[in-house]
Amino acid sequence: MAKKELNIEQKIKYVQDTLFVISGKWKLPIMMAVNNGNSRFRDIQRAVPNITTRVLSKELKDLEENRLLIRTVYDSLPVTVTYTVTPYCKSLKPMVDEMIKWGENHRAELKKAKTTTT
Amino acid sequence: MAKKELNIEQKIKYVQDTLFVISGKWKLPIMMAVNNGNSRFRDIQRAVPNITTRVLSKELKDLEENRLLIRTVYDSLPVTVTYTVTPYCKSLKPMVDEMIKWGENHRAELKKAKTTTT
DNA sequence: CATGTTGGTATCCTTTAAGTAACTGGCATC
DNA sequence: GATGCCAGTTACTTAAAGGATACCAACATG
Repeated sequence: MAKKELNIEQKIKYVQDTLFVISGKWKLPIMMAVNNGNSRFRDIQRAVPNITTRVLSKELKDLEENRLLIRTVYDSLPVTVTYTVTPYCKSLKPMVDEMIKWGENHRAELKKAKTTTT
Repeated sequence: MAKKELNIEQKIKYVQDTLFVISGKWKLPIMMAVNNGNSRFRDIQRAVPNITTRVLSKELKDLEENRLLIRTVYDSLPVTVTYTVTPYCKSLKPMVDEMIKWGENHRAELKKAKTTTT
């Protein structure tokens, strides 16, 4: 089967859909932290620099609603709550990897720009 | 040479850097439209559905400052202004391609979710 | 019995993104 | 001479994101 060729309007639409889900400072960092093995609320908070409890709490709910994370409550004493990534969340990996690459390169570009005195 | 292995904090930092540059509804769509051959202000506006002149104007300035677009003024009568993407802008392509793919798949996921009655 | 940890809420506030609408000057067309 | 195109600008408003701080119950540790 041949690759579908999308036109520019469709591409823009899909990119905007993606942006709608991942945009903002925190969603991807949170998913990365959870994926990296941080499953408890306070662990995630420690893994994501500078996030406040209020924002983390809100974002976790958002991500759960979007089926990107799963929240599990264990009725141990005291109750423990864990967050894990869904397979769907893992489907973001190729994109995130590209973002890491680009961000890394971007830092280098900024340095170059400074010294080059455009 | 071996791949550098980045730790989670570094990865998060780079992703946040990238998000800082591309976040928001409009920057990527604008770059995609320009890259697709729309170089005049009104052409870009027509190619990016629902964007207003005010927002387009602001975003174009932002993108120019970040070396992602080049603005050229021709002193013809009346003056014409064109925008073109920089090579640096083109370096975003792998990431954007992944975003298109993910957005396309996401629509399908949402449909599935509706019918599956979780 | 004071302090710390856990998983959060509740309030309040500031900042940023984005939208609405009107308007500009210069030229070209009807 | 009214209308329209081009490339925007200006002023105002609203909505959303994010941040600061305090607090809660339940337990555990010193």
